[in-house]
Amino acid sequence: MDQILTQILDACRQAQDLDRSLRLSDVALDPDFLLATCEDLAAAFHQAAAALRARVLPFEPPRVEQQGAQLSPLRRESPSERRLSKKRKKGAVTRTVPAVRIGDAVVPLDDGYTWRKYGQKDIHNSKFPRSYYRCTHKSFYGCGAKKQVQMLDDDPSTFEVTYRGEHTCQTSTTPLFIPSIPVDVENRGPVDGEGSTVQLHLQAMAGPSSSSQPQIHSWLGGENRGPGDGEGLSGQLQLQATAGPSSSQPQFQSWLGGEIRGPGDGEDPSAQF
DNA sequence: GGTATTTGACCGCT
DNA sequence: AGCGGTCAAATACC
Repeated sequence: MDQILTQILDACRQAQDLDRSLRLSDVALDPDFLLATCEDLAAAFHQAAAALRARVLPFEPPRVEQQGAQLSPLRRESPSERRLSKKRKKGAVTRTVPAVRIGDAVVPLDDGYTWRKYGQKDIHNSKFPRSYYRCTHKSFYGCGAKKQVQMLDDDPSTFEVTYRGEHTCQTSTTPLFIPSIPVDVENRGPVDGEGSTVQLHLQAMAGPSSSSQPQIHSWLGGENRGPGDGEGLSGQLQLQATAGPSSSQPQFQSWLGGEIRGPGDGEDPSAQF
C-alpha cells in the first residue's frame, strides 16, 4: 500500500509543479509543454488508480465488446479488418484506446497489465504496423493473455487493441478498462503551507458515441476545451486538478477521450473505463 | 548477465 | 498464393 501512496503522492507533486509553472506564465504559453505535462500527469494518476483497483477489486478481465459484435456506424471495418475478423479466433475482443505520448514515443494508454512484445508486422492495407504482445508473466504463471496493438489509419491518436486469452497470473495489476468507480484522491500536503489540494476525479461520461472527436486535447488551442464540449462524448476520462485554496479557476484540464466502439455505447456506460 | 526489443523466417489459415 | 501470427536469433539496454 505504501507503494501506491507513493505513486499518488508523486503524481500530486507533479500536479503541484505544473501549478507553479502555470503561475510563472512563461512555460504556460507553450502548448507542447502543457500537453506533455498533462499526459504525464494522466499516466501517473492512471497507474495509481490501477494499483488501487488491484487492491479494491478482485481480478477481472477487461470489459470489452465481444469480437464480431456490430461496429459503430461511424467506424466501418476496413478491408484489412474485415479480412482479419475472419481469421480472428473466437473470444478475441477489440477496443480502441487513446494514444498517449511518453517521451518521444506514442503508445496506447496503459491498460494496467505488463506486456512483453514478441513481434511486429506490417499489415496489408494499413499504414501502421501491428505489434504483438504477450503477458510478461507467461513463463512464470503460464499466463496465456495476448494483445495486438495497431494505430488506426484514419486516426493516429487512437490505437486499436485486440485482447486474446485470459490472464491467469495474479501479479499483474487489474486493468484500467473496467467498470468505472469514481476515484477521489485528496492530498492535503504541507506544500507551501497553503494546504494545497489536488483532486483526481476519474469518471465515465455517458452519451452517444462520436468517433469523430479527437482523442486527446490540450486545453489550449483545441476545438474542445472543456466540459461543455465534452457533452456527447462517450467513455471520456476526465482528469481535473485544482491547486491552491484561493484559485477561482481550474489550473488545467486535460481531456482524454477514449471512444469505445460497439453497440454497448450508451447502453452500459458504467462498463466504459 | 539478465531481460526486453527488434526483425527476418517460418507456419497455418483462408 | 497471400496474409497474419508466432518463433527465435540477434541486438540493445539496464
